[in-house]
Amino acid sequence: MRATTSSTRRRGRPRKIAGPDDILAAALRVFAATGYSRARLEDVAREAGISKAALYLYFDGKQAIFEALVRSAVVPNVERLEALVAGWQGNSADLLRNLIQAIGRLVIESELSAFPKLIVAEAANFPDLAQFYRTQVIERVLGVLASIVSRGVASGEFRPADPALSARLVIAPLLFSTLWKTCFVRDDEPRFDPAPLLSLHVETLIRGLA
Amino acid sequence: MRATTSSTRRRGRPRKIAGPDDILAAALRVFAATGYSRARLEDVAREAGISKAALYLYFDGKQAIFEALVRSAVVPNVERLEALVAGWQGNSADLLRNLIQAIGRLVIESELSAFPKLIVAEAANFPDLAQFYRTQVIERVLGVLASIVSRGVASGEFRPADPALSARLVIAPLLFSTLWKTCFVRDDEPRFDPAPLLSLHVETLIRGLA
Amino acid sequence: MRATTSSTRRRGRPRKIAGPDDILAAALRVFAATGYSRARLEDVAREAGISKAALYLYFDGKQAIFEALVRSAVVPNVERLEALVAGWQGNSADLLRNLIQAIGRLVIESELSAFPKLIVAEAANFPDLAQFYRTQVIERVLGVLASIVSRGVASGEFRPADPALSARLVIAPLLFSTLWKTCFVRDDEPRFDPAPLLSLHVETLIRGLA
Amino acid sequence: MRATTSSTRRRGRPRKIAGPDDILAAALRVFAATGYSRARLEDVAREAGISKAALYLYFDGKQAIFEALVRSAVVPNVERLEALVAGWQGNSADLLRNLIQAIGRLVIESELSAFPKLIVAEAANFPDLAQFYRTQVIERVLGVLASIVSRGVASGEFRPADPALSARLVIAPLLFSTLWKTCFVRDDEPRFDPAPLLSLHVETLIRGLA
DNA sequence: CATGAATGAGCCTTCATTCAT
DNA sequence: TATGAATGAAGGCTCATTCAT
Repeated sequence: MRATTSSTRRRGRPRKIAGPDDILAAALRVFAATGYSRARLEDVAREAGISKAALYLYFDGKQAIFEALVRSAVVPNVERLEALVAGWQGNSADLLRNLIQAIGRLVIESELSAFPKLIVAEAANFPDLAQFYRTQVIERVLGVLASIVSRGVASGEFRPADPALSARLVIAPLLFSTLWKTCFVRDDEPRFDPAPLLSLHVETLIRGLA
Repeated sequence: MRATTSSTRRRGRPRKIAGPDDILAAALRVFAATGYSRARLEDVAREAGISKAALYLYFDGKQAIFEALVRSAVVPNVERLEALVAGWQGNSADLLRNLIQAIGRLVIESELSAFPKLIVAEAANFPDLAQFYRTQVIERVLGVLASIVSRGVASGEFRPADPALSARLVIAPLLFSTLWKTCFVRDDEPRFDPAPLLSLHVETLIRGLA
Repeated sequence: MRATTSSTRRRGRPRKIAGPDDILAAALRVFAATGYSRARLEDVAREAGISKAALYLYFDGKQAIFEALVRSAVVPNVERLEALVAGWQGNSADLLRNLIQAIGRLVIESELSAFPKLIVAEAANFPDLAQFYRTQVIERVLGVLASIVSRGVASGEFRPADPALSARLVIAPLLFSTLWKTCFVRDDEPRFDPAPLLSLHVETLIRGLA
Repeated sequence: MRATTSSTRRRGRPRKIAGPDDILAAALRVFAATGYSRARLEDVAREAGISKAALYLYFDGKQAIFEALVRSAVVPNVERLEALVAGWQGNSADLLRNLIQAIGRLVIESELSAFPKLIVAEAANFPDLAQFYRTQVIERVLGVLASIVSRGVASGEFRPADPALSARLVIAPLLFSTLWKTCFVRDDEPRFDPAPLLSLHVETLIRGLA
């Protein structure tokens, strides 16, 4: 891999020409639209406003672009979630409510909603990437959630329950929602609103854990 | 589409040559391994023990094979679930326990576990198929689950809750488990066992709904 | 080549099953419709009411069918033309008029109108067949026509002119007409009527030769 | 269709690499040799000195190459004929003599002699192209010829005769000659010389029309 | 005689990747 | 740094031909 996301060469001037970040942004759009295999580098290039060959100035190829995309776009958000939890003062149930909303905004409503679909689709073809995503994204998020459950159990808010497993119960409906939105909602349908489902989820879960 | 799954011409003799069913079985294996796009028809043919050209005796092409696979392999199991619910005598909580176990066996432990990944991966490329899967599989399963919730609410077992949304909460951890198993579990890891998660899920859910 | 046109096995019973003649008739229709290369043996078989494999009971393959078709369908008509001329009693101009009409009926209005197009299209791929057609069809017809011109010159009806070349002038408009009909007349146009052109042709020609 | 024949980007330097024009020239040779269906794009590419894939930089596929070939190579010559007639000063008979010679050079002796065979062969498979050829080539040439006949009739050189039909009589021997040359003349024969036939044709025709 | 089933060879087309400029 | 041009490799699909029954 030749490039990191942090573009190395801005000199204060307003950027005109496309750098690695623009390429990754373009790649996200194109990959999200058709999946990795059917995505054509030509489209990524056009979307980024550069030539196909120029992609190779920044990345080693299609696969490298995909990997860089995943590595760069997701981890910062995980860190943000970890920070949110680390700084939390209130009770565990409220934290859980907050976190589920936060993850929901990220994974269902933002541009990042394309990732779960993409990762799932290409996991078999990119084992390394899948493991990266598992350890750096999924397991870290699960870890955060498990810590909340642990805290709630310790404080007596929740009944004793395996925190690792409970964490999985927390994110499952979020995964469901994002895949539902990115795979099954037709264009002619009213915009998918995950809020009611997430509300019911968090309340049922808190009640179930209580 | 040229072929239905039920081959019409067996005469009691043990079939040696590969028919549509064998092709679909082979296709399931190959598609599950690499995804639709990277799957090569040549591999499907070899796996089925026939020539590439012979595939075209039964199906109109790669896409048709994929569609036939989805259409033929999943719906019967949906019907089995519907039948299970229709004939149920006991209380709703037990039915829910049973159903979750049944779906788990199907979608996590059987060969069918490849489908969620495949469908998710190819939804954008096969909108019709995605809609077929949504209406004929997902929504029917959700409908079954919603009816159970409704029944439980009516009988006083469960507190009032939107059945349609609740149904989504029921399957979400099942979806999570399948995708976890098919995408992220490494070969060198101990065999993935969904049972603990599903146990916790069903008990927490029932408690949350109570 | 394994079969001749004359079917060998009729025993007086009304024929039900398709023999070589039926195959050639079917082949003529199919070849005429799409040309040799795009014609599929499967269509020939269906058109003949037999299986694809059965074609090989009578012919050695696609090429052989095409060759048999050409060899069988055209030569008899050449012989008929030769007979017409051999038995002619009247003057040369009338004979020419008659012959042009006769050839016109054959080559423009009958099923045989497909041949010129087919032969022209495939001449490069079937050099032997092209030579066969040249010597057994074209040159024999040219010979007949040349003999008429010779006779007319000898009798003083026509001015001295190279009979071989003149013969080519005689058939050229017939070739034009058949190709026009089989290649350029659209289906939505009124049926192509070659009569006016042929009338003008023969009168102009006779006047030109006089 | 993606390319026009007139390449837009020469900068005075001697062109080394093959452009659309070279491809069409190569395609003409290959198609002329084996006909459209049997022609392999690989041969066209090799003949043009480029790779198979490079063909797709300029054309959308085999069919597009064929269509571009027909559209680009023939029409300009039709326009040249029309100009010849428009500027003619002498009598109609001489014009006719000149025009037949000109068409003969084009259609029998130049590289274009392959077109009639090709068009005839593929008319059924390319109805649009056949109609294009009919309206843009054949009918325009026939129109030119008909105008000459009309002029001759008006001036009293020719007896009254349907100009449209007469025009067909004019080109018929030219068509015959081309097809004879491209389909039936063997390589081991002396070079086909159309001159005697065309001489006889034009003199006989003029005499017949007089 | 007849066929359903099967196949091998061939070709068009796509696209990630390279390279001279 | 940037690109237009070019390509090699790969895969889906077709169809004439064969063969066991």
